[in-house]
Amino acid sequence: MKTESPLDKPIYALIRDIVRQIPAGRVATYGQIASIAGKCTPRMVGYTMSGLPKGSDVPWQRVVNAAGEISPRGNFESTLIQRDRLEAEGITFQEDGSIKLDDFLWAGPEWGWLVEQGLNPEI
DNA sequence: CGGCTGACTCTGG
DNA sequence: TCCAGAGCCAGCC
Repeated sequence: MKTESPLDKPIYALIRDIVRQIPAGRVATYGQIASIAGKCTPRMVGYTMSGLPKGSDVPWQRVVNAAGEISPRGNFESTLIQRDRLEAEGITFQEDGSIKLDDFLWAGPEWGWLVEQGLNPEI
């Protein structure tokens, strides 16, 4: 049989593929990515982001927490870089330092893409 | 094969 | 409205 199941490769690879679908000028939340991936937790997404190699082609800066804020982490510099990149893409921050998700939240990948990946489009 | 390590989210008081 | 606690999974030594 074919082996196109997303489970065929490491879950981290799948998560990275999904993040790559996020267009510039939009953001997605950890929970949203987890939901798209299927059986996956928001933490897993965060773990994946932390493990990305420097210079990765994955637009990790477009992934924020459920409050629309840049999640705190050990490397403060990367936090600043993240905000800088997002502003460069046209995303604006409110006074409290969060992003207005009503305006910038990604609608999710297209139905066809999900099917290609062997994911459940109903999400 | 056991243990360690990570960039989250939700619920209740 | 704010804070604390619980749930949770894969990779890599």
